[in-house]
Amino acid sequence: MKNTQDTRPRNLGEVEQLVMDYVWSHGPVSSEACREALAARRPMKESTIRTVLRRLEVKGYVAHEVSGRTYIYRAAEPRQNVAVRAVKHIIDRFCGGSVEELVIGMVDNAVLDRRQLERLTQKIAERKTNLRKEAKP
Amino acid sequence: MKNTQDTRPRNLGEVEQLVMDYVWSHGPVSSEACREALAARRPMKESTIRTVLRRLEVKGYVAHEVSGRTYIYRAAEPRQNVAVRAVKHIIDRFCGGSVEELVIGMVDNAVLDRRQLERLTQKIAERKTNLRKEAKP
DNA sequence: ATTGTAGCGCTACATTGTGTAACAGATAGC
DNA sequence: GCTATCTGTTACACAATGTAGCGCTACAAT
Repeated sequence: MKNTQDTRPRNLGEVEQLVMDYVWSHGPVSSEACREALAARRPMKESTIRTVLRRLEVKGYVAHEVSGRTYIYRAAEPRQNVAVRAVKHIIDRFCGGSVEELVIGMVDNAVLDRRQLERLTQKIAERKTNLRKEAKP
Repeated sequence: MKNTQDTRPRNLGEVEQLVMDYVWSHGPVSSEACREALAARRPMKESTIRTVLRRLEVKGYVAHEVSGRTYIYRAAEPRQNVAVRAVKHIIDRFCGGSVEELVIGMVDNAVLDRRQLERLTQKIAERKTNLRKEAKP
């Protein structure tokens, strides 16, 4: 079957990112609502925001449903999923798939500090338990 | 001081990525050597590969030294550092800086399986010890 | 010294992605 | 039917990227 999602996780442009952030934060929105909300940070004409949203839909970031004659856009995926996919992509490209190496690198580069590491280790431990339970090989 | 590195971690294009992969894998190379090495996968004229390398240098991915009248390009940073920066960027953009959430997401999305988690936990433990020793406030 | 040649800088051009937006067609309420 | 809203379509400018030609310079061979 053909991938709906483009294999190439295109990066979002500045405005696209802005819009996505809003859609992710606040639930489903109309283009107008979105425009008004972002007006302070980024004034846009009506057509502009709509174009952006339509493009985001093509890219698979949002989906819309029709309410009356208005399009209501909602995020197609939660923020986190996108983040994970992006990271996965990076891992494949740069680390030959080795997650450990990446995390080690993050530790060495002080992206992860000791406090974070501790909480992380703990959370991972929890998840490990869960995984063990669900035992899904 | 002013950042040499552009704050915006531009994505590499297809060819740029290809070239970087080669430079990262094999050490320092001349443009010609690089061109020949990639010729099978991607035939390029001499000027083309040189333009790519020059742009990569502007972006800070490679640096060159002069050997005779030939430019020898080497990676400015190891692959891993770039990966880490990229991930850091993603974390900032999508996760509000929370690394834990991201990793949890990776676990949930089966990007990380149990085996990896175990090795990861272990490696992290080692690093934690190191960090403790070096105690760098 | 003259000339060939390898390698570099500069410039160019087509394609694509993104930001921005106008204009036209449809539709619901007055 | 008229008007205010929405949407679909189309356009255009600007930057990034892939691709490459041209000309200049320095070293090598004759």
